[in-house]
Amino acid sequence: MSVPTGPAGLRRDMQILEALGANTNGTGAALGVSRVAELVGREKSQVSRALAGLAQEGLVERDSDTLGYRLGWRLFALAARTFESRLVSIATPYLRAVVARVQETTVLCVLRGNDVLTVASEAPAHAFRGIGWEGVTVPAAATSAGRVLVSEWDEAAVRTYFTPEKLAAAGVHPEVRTPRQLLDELARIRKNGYATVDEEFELGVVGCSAPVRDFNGRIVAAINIVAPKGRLGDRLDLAGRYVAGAAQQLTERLTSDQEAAGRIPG
Amino acid sequence: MSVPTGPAGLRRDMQILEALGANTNGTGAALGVSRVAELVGREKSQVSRALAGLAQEGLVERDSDTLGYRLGWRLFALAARTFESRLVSIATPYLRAVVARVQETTVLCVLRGNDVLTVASEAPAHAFRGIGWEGVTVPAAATSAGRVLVSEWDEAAVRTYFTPEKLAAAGVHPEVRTPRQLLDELARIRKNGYATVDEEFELGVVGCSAPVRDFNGRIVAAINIVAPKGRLGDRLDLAGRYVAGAAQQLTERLTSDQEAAGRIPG
DNA sequence: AATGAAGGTTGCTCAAATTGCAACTCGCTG
DNA sequence: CAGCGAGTTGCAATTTGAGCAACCTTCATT
Repeated sequence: MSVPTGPAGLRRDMQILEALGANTNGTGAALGVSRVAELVGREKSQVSRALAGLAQEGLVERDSDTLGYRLGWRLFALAARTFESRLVSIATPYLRAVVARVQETTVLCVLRGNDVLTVASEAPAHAFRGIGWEGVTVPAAATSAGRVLVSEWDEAAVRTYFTPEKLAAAGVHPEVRTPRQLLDELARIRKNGYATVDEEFELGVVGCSAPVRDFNGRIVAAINIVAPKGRLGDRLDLAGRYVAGAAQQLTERLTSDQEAAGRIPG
Repeated sequence: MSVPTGPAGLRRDMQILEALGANTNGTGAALGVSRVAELVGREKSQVSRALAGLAQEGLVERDSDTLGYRLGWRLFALAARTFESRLVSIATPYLRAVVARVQETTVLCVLRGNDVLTVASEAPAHAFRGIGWEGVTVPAAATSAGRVLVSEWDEAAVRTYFTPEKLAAAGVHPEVRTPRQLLDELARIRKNGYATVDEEFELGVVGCSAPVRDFNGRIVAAINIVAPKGRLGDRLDLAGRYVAGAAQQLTERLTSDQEAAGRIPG
């Protein structure tokens, strides 16, 4: 392997946490040692000890009845200090405003590890409120949010990351299949200030997104409306303009904050 | 040391994450290697390597301009799968209902590692919306939420944990100073279904809290109203009864969910 | 342009932690 | 009560991390 692999203990722990996260989803479910060992493909003794250590740090919690483990509160407490978390708390009112106006599910996305991570979502009144958060979705190219997030990458970066094979594999619709087409689409997004997507990621689903920027003007997130084609299809550009406005407002809020932070002495 | 200390690498990593979290608060701030090394009291070479590993896993992120580190998106993604996170997303509407009615800041707390962790907060309209989340506060005895959360511990556990010294140290007001007094107060809480506290944790601040339970009937969280004495002082018991109602509703919502989850086969 | 300090990374050796296996403990079940 | 699944623990070989010193960069100063 030429890829640097990092500390072994940490990797093991992350695999374990990831396995717990993927199979536990905040519900009552909990995984036993053997189960986890299977999932990560390691000795159960090793996993037993690793989990004991993680539990001591509060990264996982053990149900004393079941002996099962789940993710722990420490993660929650640490996550509250991430940039993403700050973004969520600031952005929520803006997302709600969009929902109030458009009456469709609105989410906030960021680009992490070249995938699109949903960090917050607001749904109109009666929609089932699940764990709105998170979920690493398709590799950027197939959603309007993803395209917005890469819309200011330079051409070389786009071509490097979005190989023709990747593009062909990602979408279900033929509109954007080559790097050239993608680059043209990105140019259009830059020009319009928002992106729309019609049935590309998923049949029957349309969406539009607009960029949120930090005080450097860099795109740090995208606000994204997702809706059934039947409901939003014919006013998609209208929604696009609206979402661009909301994203602009959020950008202003965000940058005024960061300027303020910059002014603090020491 | 007789206390088991756990894996060394993990402890180091947690210290680093904790240091970053405490000094970075989701803002643009970022800490350099030397700074972190100072904060955790370790060799900078060690910290440099540890941070590199953490960065590779996405637990921290590096600002390529500053070379500074901050907490990373991976934490956010993992945290979304914790019980606490699920609690937040379910509880938020109930908290908002309380805010709408009482017009005071309302928070949701859980007991973790014998401290009270705030997992969600909602403030009335114009209050400054900071990072409402988290923050390990006083050791349980000094707030109404803390007392609610331990209100069904058995006497032995209470006496073991709340030594007279701890009690004397925690509060600023003389009402509850001995284990006996605390136990009486806990009995009162059980009887009333809510707790009130008048200027004990902080002068000029009053509060009331009520327990939220899981499907086993165990107390898993507390809804807590905190307000200036001048504004809420004379209707504290009224607010207490109201918050107890809200907590009850949340409990019902929570347990109906968990029953549903229990029914899922496999 | 030279100097030097601050901040960060890398190489290297020795001490310390982890691995993997096997043995062992529980709690159940037929 | 034998056998099984699940989890924990002891131990020797091996891998990993700690600490130190050297080394790069960058940036401010003279």
